[in-house]
Amino acid sequence: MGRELMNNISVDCVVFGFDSEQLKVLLVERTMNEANSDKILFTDLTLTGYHIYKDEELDEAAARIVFDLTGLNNLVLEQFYTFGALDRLEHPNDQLWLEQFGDVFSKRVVTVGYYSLLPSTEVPVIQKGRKVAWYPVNEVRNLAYDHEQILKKALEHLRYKVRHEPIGFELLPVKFTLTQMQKLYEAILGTQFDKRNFRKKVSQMNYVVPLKEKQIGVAHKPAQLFMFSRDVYDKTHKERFDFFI
Amino acid sequence: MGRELMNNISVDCVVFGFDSEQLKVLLVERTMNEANSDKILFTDLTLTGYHIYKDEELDEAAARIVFDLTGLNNLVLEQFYTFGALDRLEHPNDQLWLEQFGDVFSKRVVTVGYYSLLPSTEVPVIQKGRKVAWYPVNEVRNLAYDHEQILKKALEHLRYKVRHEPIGFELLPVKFTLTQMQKLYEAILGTQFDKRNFRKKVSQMNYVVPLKEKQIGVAHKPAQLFMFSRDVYDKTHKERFDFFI
DNA sequence: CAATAATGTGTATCTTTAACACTATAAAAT
DNA sequence: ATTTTATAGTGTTAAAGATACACATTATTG
Repeated sequence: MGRELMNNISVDCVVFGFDSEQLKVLLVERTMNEANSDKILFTDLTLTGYHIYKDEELDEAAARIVFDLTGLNNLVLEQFYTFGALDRLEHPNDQLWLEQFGDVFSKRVVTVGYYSLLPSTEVPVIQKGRKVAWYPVNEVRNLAYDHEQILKKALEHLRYKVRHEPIGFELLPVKFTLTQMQKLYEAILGTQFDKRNFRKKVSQMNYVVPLKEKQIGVAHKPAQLFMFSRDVYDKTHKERFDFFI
Repeated sequence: MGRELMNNISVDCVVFGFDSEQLKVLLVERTMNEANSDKILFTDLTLTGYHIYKDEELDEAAARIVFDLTGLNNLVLEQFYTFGALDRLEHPNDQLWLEQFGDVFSKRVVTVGYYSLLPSTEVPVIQKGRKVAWYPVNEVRNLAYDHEQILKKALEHLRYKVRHEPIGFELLPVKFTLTQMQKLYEAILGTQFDKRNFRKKVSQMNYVVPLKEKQIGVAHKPAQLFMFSRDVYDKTHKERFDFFI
């Protein structure tokens, strides 16, 4: 077959995860060796992205990229911004890296940014020989290309979105406790909530449904488990607007 | 010189305006004649857009496109979404139209959507032989390509944005009345506000400053004029978040 | 069986929102 | 000059929502 790539359009994906404490992002280590040697010229981190195929929808490309990285399908994927600055690939390290590929890619690449949300624990940490790992979003530094800017914009968009749509649940296990949910929103929004007031609010969200199950194996009073019902949400929110806090 | 175009990346601009009553969008008439004849094959409406140059930033391209249409500079320009569906140029009319340009443009064009806000009255209605006119956003039909989808997404984004940032003032004259301001927000958000409650809220916005001027030449009690102060806004909103209603 | 560690719950105060109707003023018409 | 017209401008009360705050409960572990 041999699908044809577009040499000047790519999709970059910011993969967010949550580990019960912190909001994290999945990054790939990039190591540049000297030609025909083991000597490492530099090592840094990148988001994952790839050029799109000529016969591929943007959303498809994003799904493919996240699948290649995580092996997961059917994740939430949200396009948030497109980056095309003339100098976005011009850092010396990036130039050096891109030289490897010769003329396959254009010097001017416009990249469409997507983010994706997954419960971090479900994801293996190495894929296809690449070194992939979770990093707390607040501690990320030295990303390749313009990926810091892309990450920043993705975060802004996520913060925005999470207040208006029940998208946060994608970052939680199917069954979660209210403490986990509170910590998640605190991590994303960078705030603190009062436990009683938080629960009062959640108890009004009839799409956050209590299960007849409790946590097991925890060294303290086990919490009740809840799940998000998209069904209930869709039915009760036909006309409504705001979601949260 | 001869700047080189990218044949597969374009920018499309949704130009919004407000005429004291309705939210409007600037559209360009597209008339397709039969080859070497006056017979009109079809007439429809488009947003304005153009391919980007290889040495041109996306924001620059958007500014250029709006300038070509309106002769205005320094407008608010906001990127809101990127459209790259495989079938976005495949309607028969669009195919017919694009044939004129031969192979200049790729069959697969990804377009970055921007919108721009201007007080409609400042804008001339014909530019460079093109027939350009304002249409109420709610009554727009039969746009070329995927431009209806693009307009819809722009509107959504504008509605979102206008609630959180003082961007609505870009659609008002520099000096405006509170009634104009209220009508503007009603038009964008598709709601109605109570006059007294609206004014109560605005009076808490210290960046909406009363002038020592009134309307003149109106056949009724003249209203006080106000203006938006970006200065005051920036100073008082260093840490704050929400803007409106 | 005591210590630990987190869960789960109610009330009072303050703030914000929502609903509602009449007087004031300039220009235009008589 | 007087009346008509059209829009500006203004305050109060009731309801809803947000905030602040402390202690008893319950599995597990040692």
